[in-house]
Amino acid sequence: MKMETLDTSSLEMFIGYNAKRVSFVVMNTLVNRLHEFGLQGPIDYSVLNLIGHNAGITSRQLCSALCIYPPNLVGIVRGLEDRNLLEKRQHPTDRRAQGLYLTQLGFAVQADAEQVVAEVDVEVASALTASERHLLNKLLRKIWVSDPHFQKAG
Amino acid sequence: MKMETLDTSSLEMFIGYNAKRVSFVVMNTLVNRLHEFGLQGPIDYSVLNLIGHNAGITSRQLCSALCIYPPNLVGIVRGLEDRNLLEKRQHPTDRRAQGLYLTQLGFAVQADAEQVVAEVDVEVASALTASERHLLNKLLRKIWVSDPHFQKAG
DNA sequence: TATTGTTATACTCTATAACTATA
DNA sequence: TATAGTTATAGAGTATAACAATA
Repeated sequence: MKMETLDTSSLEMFIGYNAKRVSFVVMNTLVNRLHEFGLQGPIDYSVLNLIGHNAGITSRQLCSALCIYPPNLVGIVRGLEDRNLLEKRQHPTDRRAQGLYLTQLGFAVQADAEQVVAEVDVEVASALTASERHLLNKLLRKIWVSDPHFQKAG
Repeated sequence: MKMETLDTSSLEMFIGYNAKRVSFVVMNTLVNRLHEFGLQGPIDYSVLNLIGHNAGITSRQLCSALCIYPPNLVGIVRGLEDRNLLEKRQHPTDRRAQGLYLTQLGFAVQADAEQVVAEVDVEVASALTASERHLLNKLLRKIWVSDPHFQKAG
């Protein structure tokens, strides 16, 4: 097995490269671990999470918050609805929109999945102390919050 | 425009969510900025970078270092070869493999692109001080280096 | 005139199986 | 028997245009 050391130093100095690799590791792990809940992956979970914490949220708001295009959310919401994890109700003021709500089953799955997601987060970052993890989150958040494209997500 | 504040706090506490969003911002920015060099995106650049710093590297080594499957690298390498940025040469010891080398043009493009990539990195993280950026890179790197799946990449 | 949710569709990215030539 | 590079292809993710209903 060829094991010559490569020089990757001029990639590892970039936040983009390092963030992408961390994202890759976490997302792959989550896809595996969320499977037991019938969730396809991190996006399914994020949708459940946001609806759970924001009862009556609309599809459009989910799209803004998760940086995905409306047509791509349709199938995700339909899948969760088919599995009886969420339901659509009439929006109180806007008849175009629909409020999204978790079902009882949806709340249960969300709570269980949240445990696993939290576990994975600690597990994947096991090389870091708790305070390092918090610091890391603070630094990362500073970056995407300051992004000029992020002004619409409410 | 509906601008009610959403509760996203229980997503923002996760490294996966924050790393994904930062990755999203940086990658999108890079796609735009690398276009002027005829590079399709960050992967094209990473390939140029690694070949530039590791003359004679093989496709297989690139795949390990960048976490991509061999079939998906074929088109990328061919594209860069067609644009006269790299060339394949006979491997010194293994007749199955091919060593990859930058052309003179490849070196020039790599150097110019590296400037832009470095600029984007600072630009995107403008909310952070230089020492915060270094710390962020250190913390992120600690995570993906400790990933059990990362043992093969040389 | 603009926005919500939707369909249809194209495009890209990612992943698997299988082949050849070498080791 | 295993590996490097490749082809073909399947599958998942991402993006755009256009429409009906409503604001």
